[in-house]
Amino acid sequence: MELSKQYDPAEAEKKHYEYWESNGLFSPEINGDENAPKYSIVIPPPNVTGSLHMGHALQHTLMDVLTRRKRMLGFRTLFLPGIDHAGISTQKMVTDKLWKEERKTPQDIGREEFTKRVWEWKEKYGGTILQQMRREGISVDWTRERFTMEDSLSNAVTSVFVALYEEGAIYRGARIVNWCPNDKTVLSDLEVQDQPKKDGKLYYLKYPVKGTSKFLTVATTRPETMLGDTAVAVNPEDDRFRDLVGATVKLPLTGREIPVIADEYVDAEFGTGAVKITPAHDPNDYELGLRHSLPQLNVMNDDATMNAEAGAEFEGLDRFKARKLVVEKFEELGLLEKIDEYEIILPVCERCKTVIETLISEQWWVRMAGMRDLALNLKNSDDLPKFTPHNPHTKVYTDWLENLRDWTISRQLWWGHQIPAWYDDEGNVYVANSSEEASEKAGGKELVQEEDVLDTWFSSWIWSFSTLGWQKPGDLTEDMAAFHPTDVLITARDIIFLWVSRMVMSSLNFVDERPFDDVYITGTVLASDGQRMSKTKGNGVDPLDVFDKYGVDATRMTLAGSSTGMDFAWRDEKVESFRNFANKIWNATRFCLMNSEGAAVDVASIANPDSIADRWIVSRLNRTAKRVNEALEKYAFHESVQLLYHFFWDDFCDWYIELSKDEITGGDAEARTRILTVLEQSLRLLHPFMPYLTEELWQKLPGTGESLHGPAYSGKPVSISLATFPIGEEALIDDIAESEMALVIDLITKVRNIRSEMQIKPSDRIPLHIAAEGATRSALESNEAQIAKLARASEIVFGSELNVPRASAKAVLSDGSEIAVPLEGLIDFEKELERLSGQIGKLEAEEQKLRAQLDNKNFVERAPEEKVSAVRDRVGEIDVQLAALRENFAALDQTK
RNA sequence: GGGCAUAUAACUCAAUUGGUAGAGUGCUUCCCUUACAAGGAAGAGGCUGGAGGUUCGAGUCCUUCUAUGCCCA
Repeated sequence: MELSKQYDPAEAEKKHYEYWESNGLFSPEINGDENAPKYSIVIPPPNVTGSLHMGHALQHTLMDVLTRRKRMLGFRTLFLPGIDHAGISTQKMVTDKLWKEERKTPQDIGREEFTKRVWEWKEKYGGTILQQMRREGISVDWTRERFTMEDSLSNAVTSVFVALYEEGAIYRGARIVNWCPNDKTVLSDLEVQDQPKKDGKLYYLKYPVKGTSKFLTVATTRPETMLGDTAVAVNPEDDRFRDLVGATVKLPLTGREIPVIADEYVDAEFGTGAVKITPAHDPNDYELGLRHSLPQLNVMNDDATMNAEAGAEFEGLDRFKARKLVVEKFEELGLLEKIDEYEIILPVCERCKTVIETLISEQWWVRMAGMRDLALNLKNSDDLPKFTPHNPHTKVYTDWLENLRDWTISRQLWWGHQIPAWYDDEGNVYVANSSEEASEKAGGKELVQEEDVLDTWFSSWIWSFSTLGWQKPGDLTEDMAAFHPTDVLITARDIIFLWVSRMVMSSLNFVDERPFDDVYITGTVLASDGQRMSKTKGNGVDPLDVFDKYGVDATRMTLAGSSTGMDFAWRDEKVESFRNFANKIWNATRFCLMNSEGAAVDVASIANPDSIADRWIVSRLNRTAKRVNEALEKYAFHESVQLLYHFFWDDFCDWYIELSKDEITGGDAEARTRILTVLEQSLRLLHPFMPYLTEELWQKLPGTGESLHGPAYSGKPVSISLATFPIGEEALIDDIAESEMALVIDLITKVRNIRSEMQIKPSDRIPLHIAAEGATRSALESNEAQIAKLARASEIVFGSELNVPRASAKAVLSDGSEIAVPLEGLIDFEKELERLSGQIGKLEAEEQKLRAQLDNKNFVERAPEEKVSAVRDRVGEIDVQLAALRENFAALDQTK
């Protein structure tokens, strides 16, 4: 079988996903063992409107690595995919389309028709991200794909709403809220972002004090809201205004008279120390207004234009135009004291970036206190989901819970779960699971359903169990019983509050258990300039472009390999290095296949390795396997990637293939079998990270097939994803073989160093003398042929002592064994002296440091025995090497 | 304003419970050796942001300063 010289990822990616999916390899049912332990992850649902970004690719890769490993370990695994309906974004997208294509607004076509259009849109375009997820190669069970708006999940949403309402945790009320004038809906605090605006202004407005000729100057960043002022407040401790408290000011432009009040909330240092109070348009003023029973005067419409309350001159004006006009009027009246430059923080809509208006509005709320306490009570028990990295996320999470406020769940949209509340003509509310049930509750009265829908997060927060078939309190579906709580949630930092904490609360409340055992919070993938990726900056990297350019597997390795929990900057060079790695694996396999005649993968062939090189590679393989498993158990993705990379490239390719090349190409069937077997196990270890490449190659190896499947997967379609994951056998980890091989490697490297420094042509073979005793000698002797080949030696002479001409280049192995390359006629004395003195210098510097430690009585007395003896041993080693090197130096110096 | 994190080689990042710093990329030199030039071989390169402290010993722990980033208000 002949492979092409280079790996082409696109080819492998094309064929295998289809095979995996159509054969149901990723359904838990593929596992034939009834008693198998389970492993489950539900995917954080991407928006139906979304397309794959680097954050998804990162999270999905990590989840898939975990899932694939567990599947290979014989767990009954479920990695459940799905998407959410993304209320605002989707509605906006369809609204825009409607306008563009038909010049119609949603109101023009009505709610029912509009909703129909959204569903049509969803069917047509909503699958984009699902296809992109397939491209990622993630082993999700598509037969269990979920969507927050589908019937089962909608039922769950309704029943949760009803249950909360019935226990008094949901209420309706007018309060100050964040309002997006563009989307014309309320937003929760978490959907609002703070955006600094450097060129903001602070306006100083003079309000005449009634019955005097004095003025009270207030400072404000939002002059237009003065039309809704119902008081001016000062700090009670502020002497400047003490006599004005209780006075009345005449509010310019409106003629209204409003009181001057005292409240500790007022910061005497800010502005003039006097603050205008607009309870209907500012959250702080709202609270203050409640304390002082101030009227709430709403001066704006829901599109942020001024309403009739603002006065005839202003009615209908946009808030920013109104601001301009108010300032002009004040100026005309001589009431504008000054305008300062002032950096302000603008609250903007997370999605459309429109400046948020705070106003008073009637909305539905969830009272969080009860559920918050459920979640907080976990804090001191083992039931608290374990965060990785532990710090700072656990603290962020619990701190936030402690200060939790009520949640605005209604949204003024048509796309979403319509709130299951009905009104009769007297305004009485009936909350029920269906209109029939409501009607029954209302005694048959004519009812109208609440128009608002629920916040999308209201369906996401029950995602861990609604996706498993739960539809109402008490439900215990088979999937619930088998897979809930899920094992781990992997998500980004920015939705710890929006989603993670709410999931914990809802799960504790409705199914009496936490939603997941662990939470892994990924770092953020930054642009190569270290900044956050953003559309406006245009520094984003599209994972699909990266897939095209470097392959999915290389991208996955990059993401997993960068995942320490810290943020990291994206580097194309990094993917390139993993693309090269993929190519290396391809070519190593190519070599093995080119020389595979008469051989086939056979575990028995490496069960009792004989030669040092075989014992060594088997030990390295098993040690790597063990460490990779340990690393993944603690979510140390980066570490596992490093281990695999270096094992495969350094140990397997650079040394094992080279050491055994002659045997392999010479037709030694046993050697061929061994190398195939080591390769095959390596592919299995790599498979969770590089599923396409490993499947492609594994299928080609002679001797692979269903027989390598784990017992739970016997008789199932052949795939490396059902082969057992090596866990690393302790009995095959061989410290002696590893240290003996280290000597062989050390020797070859040192000879190569001599060759390189002496500028000996690669084609020139050189004689090599080795002075070694005991185990070292026998280790080196047993690898004589390999050493000769890799060091390009014409002959090797072993002895107890070196017996070579002075004109030789020499080196000392770490155990004091000496090697020499006689270079009669070739040697450049100056160069060799320089080389030797360089090595001597290095060793001397190291020894000096170590000696200083040993000279320190405190170190010798107080440090642990093994640390002290380690230093002593090392000094011993260095002494032996130094003695030899110095002797060589002196001899050579004389010769010269 | 409060909280958290980060600062290590030219760049991007690692470093188990404190034991004397590693990788990838880049760089230098050599090599198209029949798996791979997306490759092979050999190298150079770091008083771990500054200052103090604890310790026999600090990249790691403590204090403080500086810079950057994130979250909350």
